[in-house]
Amino acid sequence: MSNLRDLPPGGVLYKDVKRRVLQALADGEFKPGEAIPSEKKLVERFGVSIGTLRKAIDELVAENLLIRHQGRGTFVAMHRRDDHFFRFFKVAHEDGHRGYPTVQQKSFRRIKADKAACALLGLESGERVFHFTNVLSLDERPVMIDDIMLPERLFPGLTETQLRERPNTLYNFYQDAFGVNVIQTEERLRAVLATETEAGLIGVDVGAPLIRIHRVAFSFHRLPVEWRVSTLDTAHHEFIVSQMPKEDS
Amino acid sequence: MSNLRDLPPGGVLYKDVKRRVLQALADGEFKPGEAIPSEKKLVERFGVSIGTLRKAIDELVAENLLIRHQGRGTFVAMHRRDDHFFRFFKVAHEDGHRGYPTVQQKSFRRIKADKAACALLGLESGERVFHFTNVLSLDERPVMIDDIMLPERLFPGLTETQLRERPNTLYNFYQDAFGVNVIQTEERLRAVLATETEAGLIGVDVGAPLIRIHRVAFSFHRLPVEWRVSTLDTAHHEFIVSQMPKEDS
DNA sequence: TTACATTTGTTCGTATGTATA
DNA sequence: TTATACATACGAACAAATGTA
Repeated sequence: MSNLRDLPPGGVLYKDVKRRVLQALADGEFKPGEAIPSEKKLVERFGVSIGTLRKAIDELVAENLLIRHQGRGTFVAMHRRDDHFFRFFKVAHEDGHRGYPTVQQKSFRRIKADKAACALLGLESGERVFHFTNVLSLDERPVMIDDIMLPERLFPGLTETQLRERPNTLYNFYQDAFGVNVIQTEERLRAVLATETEAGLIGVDVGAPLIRIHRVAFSFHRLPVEWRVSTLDTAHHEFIVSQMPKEDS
Repeated sequence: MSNLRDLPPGGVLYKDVKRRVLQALADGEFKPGEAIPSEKKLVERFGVSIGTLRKAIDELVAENLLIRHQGRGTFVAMHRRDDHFFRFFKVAHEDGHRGYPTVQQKSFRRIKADKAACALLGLESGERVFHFTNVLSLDERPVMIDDIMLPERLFPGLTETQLRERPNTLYNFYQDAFGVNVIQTEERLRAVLATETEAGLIGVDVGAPLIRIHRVAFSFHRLPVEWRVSTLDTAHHEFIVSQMPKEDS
C-alpha cells in the first residue's frame, strides 16, 4: 500500500496543482464570478488526493483569488462593491466612517508613455498608454485626484465612454471588459504642497498639504497593469493602513 | 471505527485548539523565541488528531504569531532585526533602499494621560502613561519624529535608561522586558505643514510638507498597548504600503 | 414540507519524506 | 547513525450548507 513517489517534478505536488489552477485563472478558463469545477472533478483532473487538492486551493483562497462557499462551490474572486473594494480604497473620513466615493472623469487621452511610465509598467519606449484623470468625492466634497495610466496593449480599444459608463468599480471593469485581474498593489506615499491645478480640482488653497500616492497595480505573475498617481486632501479625511493578522483572534 | 463527535462545544474543534494555544501565548506559558511543545505532545495535551492540531497551528503561523522550522520545532515569533522588523517600519529611501534607522531619544516623561490617549489606549481618566520622543535617522539624516505613549499599567517601572539601552527594536524590548506582544497595528495618515518644533528636530523649513501618522498598536485580544504619533519628512524618503497576497504566486 | 443529491468543511489516522541536532 | 520534529500525500467518514425535485 505504499506508492512510490511518482510526481515531484520540480518541487512539491500541491504547489504544482496550485500552479496549474493559477494558469487556468490566467488563461481565463476559470472566469471571475463563476464557479470552478468541484473538488471531486479537480481531483480527477489533476490525479491527486482530495487532501493535496485542498491544500493547493487553501493557498489560493488565502490569497483572495478564490472564494469557497460550503454547499455551493468555489468561485473566482471579483472586484465588486463589497468587501473586496476596500482592500484597495484606503480613504476614510476623519470620524472613521468609510463610504463609497463618487467619481467625476475630468480627461481622457491616448498618449505615448513617458520614461517613468515605461519603467513602472514594463513597456517598450514609444508604446501607447491611456491616461485619464478622475476626481473622487466623499460626502459631496472632492477629496482625491486620480491620474491613471493603462498600457494600450492590455486595454485595446478602450474608450472614454466605456470608462464613464462602467457599472462598478474600476478594477471590476478591468476584469469584466478586458480580463485584467488586479490582485496586488504597491504604494509609495509622500507629502506635497498643492499646485494651482490641484487646488482648483479639489478646492483647497495653493500650498495646502496633500498626500501624494504612487501606486502600481499588478496581475498574475506580477505583471504591472496600471500606474496611478493619487493626490489626497487630508483636511477632513485620512489614509488608512492596517497591519493585521487575517482572522478573528 | 467512527468515533462519535465528542467535542464541538461552542464551535469547531480546531478553532478551540487555536484558542487554547493563543491563551498559552497570552499567559506567557509559551515564551517569545522559545519552542512550543512538539506536535505529538500537543496532540496528547489537547486530545485531537494531528491533522486538527496542524490546522490550528497553521492559522497561528499565517498570523505571524508562530514560526515553524522543519526538523527543529515551532517557535513563538519575536520582533528581532529580521524579516519581522519591516512589517511595522514602512519607511524607505526614494531610491527604494530600506535600511535600519538609528534612534536618538529626545525626551522621557511620566504624565497623566490626556483624553485622546485614554480613548485610544482604553485607559481610565487619570491613569499615567510614559511619553517619550525619538528622532529616527536614515543615512545620517533625521527623517522621522516618533511621539510614543505607553500605559504605565502595562509597563510598570519603565525607565529612560532601560529604553535608551535596549539592544533591539522597541517592539522586541516590549516583549522581552514586559511580556507585551505587538501583533497588529492601525495607522491613519495625513499631510501637515512642519511646525517650528518639528522643523528644528528634523532639519526642514517651517511649513514644509510632512506626513503625520497616528498609530495604535495592539496585543492579543486587540488590547491596545501603544499610541504613537510619527511625523515623517518625505523630501527624500517614502512611506511604503504593499497590498499583497502572502506568498509567491 | 420533505427528501435527496451535490459541494465544501471538519476530523480522523497512516505512511513516507526531509531537515535538524 | 540515530532520534526527533515538521512537511507532504493519501484517503475515509461524517457534518453542514445549499439547491432542487
